[in-house]
Amino acid sequence: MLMQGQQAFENVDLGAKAVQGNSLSSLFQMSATETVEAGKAICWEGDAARHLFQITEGVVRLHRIIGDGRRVITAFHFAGDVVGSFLQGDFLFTAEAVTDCKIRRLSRKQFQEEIERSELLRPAYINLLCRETASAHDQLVLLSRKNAEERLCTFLMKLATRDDQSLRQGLLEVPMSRQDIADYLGLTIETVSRSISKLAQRKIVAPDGRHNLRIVNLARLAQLSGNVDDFSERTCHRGSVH
Amino acid sequence: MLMQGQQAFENVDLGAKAVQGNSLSSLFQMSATETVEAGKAICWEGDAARHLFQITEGVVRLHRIIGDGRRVITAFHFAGDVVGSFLQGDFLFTAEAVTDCKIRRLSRKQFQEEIERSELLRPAYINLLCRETASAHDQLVLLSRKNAEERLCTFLMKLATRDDQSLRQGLLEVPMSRQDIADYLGLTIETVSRSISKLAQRKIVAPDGRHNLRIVNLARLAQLSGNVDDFSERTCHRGSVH
DNA sequence: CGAGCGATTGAGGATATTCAATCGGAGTGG
DNA sequence: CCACTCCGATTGAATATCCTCAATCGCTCG
Repeated sequence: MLMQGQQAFENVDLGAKAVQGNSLSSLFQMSATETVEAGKAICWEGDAARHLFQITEGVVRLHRIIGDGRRVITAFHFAGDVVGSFLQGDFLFTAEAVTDCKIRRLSRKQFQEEIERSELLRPAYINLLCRETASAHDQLVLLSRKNAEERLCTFLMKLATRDDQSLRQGLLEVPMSRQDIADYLGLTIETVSRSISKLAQRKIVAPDGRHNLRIVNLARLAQLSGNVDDFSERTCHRGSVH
Repeated sequence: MLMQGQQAFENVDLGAKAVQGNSLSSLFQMSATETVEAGKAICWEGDAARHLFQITEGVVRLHRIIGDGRRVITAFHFAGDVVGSFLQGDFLFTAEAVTDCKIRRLSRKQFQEEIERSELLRPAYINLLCRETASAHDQLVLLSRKNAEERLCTFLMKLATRDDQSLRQGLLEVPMSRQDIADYLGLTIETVSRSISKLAQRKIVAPDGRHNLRIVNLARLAQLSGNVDDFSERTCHRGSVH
């Protein structure tokens, strides 16, 4: 119903990704692979958006700074994702590598020409834009009406149900820092930390270093995310396209 | 820079709207006009999204219900706006008339065919999708990091700078209820009410009935919105396209 | 082994929520 | 025309959640 969580973090819907993501990927194949060290920026908010990027390896965060320096992370992106698809003039965010990354670059001009030319790429692109918007709306719901625990559980569920590799035998990799998570969820670092601790006390997750979490009770985590029937059947036997 | 507020409420950027909005409008010209009474629904979250709508007259709210009945309004739409552009399968929101409305309906199938056919409509559509995503991101920033006053001021500024008619001689029409505003801003009705009262005390606005506000000090309102340089030059002499 | 830094934990405080009472305009009936 | 009712909006008091400030922990890396 809600489709929440189905596209984790902006556009990671494997069902669709397998089709569209890959077809858009073909555009970037020709480009050279660049290496971006963890913490380094890929582009800056306010600059002319002359390029799009595809992430080949690693994790990227998009953020905006408001007024006095408050930071908002609007999205995380993972291997396979295209960054900047919805830009028209300037970059509306700063993109930074969370982990060491490999990326490919494509000029927006060329991207648009190719999209306009190919009857195959066009629907893939439109599909991507639609999923980005839908995901942004999911995040609106989270920020608007969920409490700290629900936010964190939603976040962890999305990470855990990305069918990359990320969840091997219940062990979830969380590459981003607590501060990143906080700025993504509209909380403070302390509240994130406390929420994780409480989940650990209740034996729903078990932290293992800063960047790993053992998901002990996935079903409970899904319940606590406040996403009703999402993360239930839907995400368990996915692959089916609606 | 930030482009926040430039497209008020999802896609109301008159600069672009004059161009793209109108060209997409042509698609709906053939459809019969339907009348929707204030408060009535136009479509329901979860239903198959077989149609798109264009609003000819009136104001529409889009909302989602989460879990126990918390409501989130993800967008308001006004005359000229297209509703449902980014849907792929089911409706991700319930759309309801805030005021008495006139709408036109178009099947998604036909919409997609026309878009695919016309080299003029396609960029207009893509442009719309991009602006919807950008607007959603503005709203993410608001919900993530702004306090009650900043949220309200941002909302009022967006209303006031829609170059519809809405602001005649400093008198701003606010067609939606306090509850609608609260659910859009991620606040409670009481907090919205109190925030308005405080702005009134400080002589920044002057309420005139439930649905009208005299904007006494627009510049101050802009400052308080927390959108830095937005709503400044940008929104004052708009019409220029970047 | 020590330094540094991210993360955790605790105490106190601020902002927004909740609960409750009152206000006041719009619509209705006498 | 006025009183009455209804319902959305306003206002107040108490509470809760999250934030801020501060101390400590404990990896990670030199």
